[in-house]
Amino acid sequence: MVDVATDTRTRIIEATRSRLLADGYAGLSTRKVAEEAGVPLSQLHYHFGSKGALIIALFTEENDRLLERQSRMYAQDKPLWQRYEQACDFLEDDLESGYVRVLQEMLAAGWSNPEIGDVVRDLLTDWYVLLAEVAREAERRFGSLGPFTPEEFATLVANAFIGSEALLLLGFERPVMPIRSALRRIGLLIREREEGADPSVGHQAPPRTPPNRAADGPVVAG
Amino acid sequence: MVDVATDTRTRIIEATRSRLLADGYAGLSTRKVAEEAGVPLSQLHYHFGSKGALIIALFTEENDRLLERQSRMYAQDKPLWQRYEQACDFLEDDLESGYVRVLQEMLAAGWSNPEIGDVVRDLLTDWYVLLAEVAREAERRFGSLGPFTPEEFATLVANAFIGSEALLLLGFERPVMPIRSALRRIGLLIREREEGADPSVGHQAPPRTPPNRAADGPVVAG
DNA sequence: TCCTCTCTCGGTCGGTCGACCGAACTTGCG
DNA sequence: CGCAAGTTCGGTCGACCGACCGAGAGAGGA
Repeated sequence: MVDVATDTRTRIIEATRSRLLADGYAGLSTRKVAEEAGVPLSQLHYHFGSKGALIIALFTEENDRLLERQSRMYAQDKPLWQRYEQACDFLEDDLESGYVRVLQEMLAAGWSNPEIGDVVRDLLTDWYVLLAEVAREAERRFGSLGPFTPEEFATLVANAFIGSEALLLLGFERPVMPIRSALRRIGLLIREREEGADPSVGHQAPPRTPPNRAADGPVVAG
Repeated sequence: MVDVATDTRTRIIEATRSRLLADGYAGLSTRKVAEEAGVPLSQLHYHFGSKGALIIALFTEENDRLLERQSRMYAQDKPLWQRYEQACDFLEDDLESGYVRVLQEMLAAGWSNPEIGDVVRDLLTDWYVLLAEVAREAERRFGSLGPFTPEEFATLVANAFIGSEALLLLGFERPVMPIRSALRRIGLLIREREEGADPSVGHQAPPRTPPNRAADGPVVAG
């Protein structure tokens, strides 16, 4: 395997990602990918065998990057609410980078394509296992999470993120539906628990404003 | 417009729905739809003009059915927690009927197709507006929803449902990720608030069991 | 040197796609 | 009856799809 200036295989993967962001999974074409990568069409099949294997290779690569960053983040020795806020910041980054779009396209493709479904299920399972462990740690450190088991709480937050991502990709505007601020508020909930503070006081807690007047940006972190 | 035994237009719509459930939006083909409907291919374009207009007609029909049932349900004079549980029951029905799949395919298609995106955004906005009103009523009747505005709480629950649906469609198995029981627990939270009961006592509250041993079915209602 | 393995290349296969056409059929009205 | 509008029909257009082919370039070892 010779490493050319920019490896052909890498260029194909990146072009696939680019076309996926532009046209979605439904509109993905091997010819457009080849054109964008600047390589002959036949190179796609030489390096990956098939269109399906190509897209799965892309998915796996995104997967690995996600897991690596994720475990690095949660290994930090910080208050839990700060780590949660960092997760919210990551969401903003990932929306901009196209990461979220790729994941959601994978997810949707998995409904019809069992092979893709298996890959995505593995990815999301790993993510859930990590979040559930964090939730268990939280319960150990500062008590019960209401009526929820740690696993249920982790599932709920994770799925709220998944759903929020899908809606943000659809272009829901800021004032209409307070998607971002709703997710950020969970961090506030965690912080109140963690610091044993009186919820009615709130540290630098933002005012609760109705969504038609509220800015739907980050409400806690800058 | 003559009404034949089964109207051609209706048969095409139903066939479109059927093929969408089988192949997903990415794999939807007008020829397969025509074959399933038992009509010539040209009928699709005569009645709907284009593939895009056909799929949007289907989406709109599902939309109308959803809104009708939704408003009927929330108009009931029942405790809020009972109405929430009914919403959870609807989720089970809609998963089985293919409703959820159609909605989620619409959602995903909207990421790439602006016209579809507009339709889906309108649908989901109506849904959110209704839920937000319910949340405002809840806050009026039994006080603050933690750090959340009613609109944020509604958004959070709605998005948790959207995300949960996507994952359930992907085939997440019951014991691995307690998706259903996590959603059901929210009803418990509402009930405790609504009845002013001590959370630690709980009415017929199910035991909190770790997810590897818990059945992930309905945890409150049968 | 020559042989082999890896990789690149242009070209083309059979098939499917959405869209469109003109002719024929049905229905209702005068 | 004759006419017109609404509907159904088989057939076909050009474009695009994923997959595959054999030739050949280039590097590295024997």
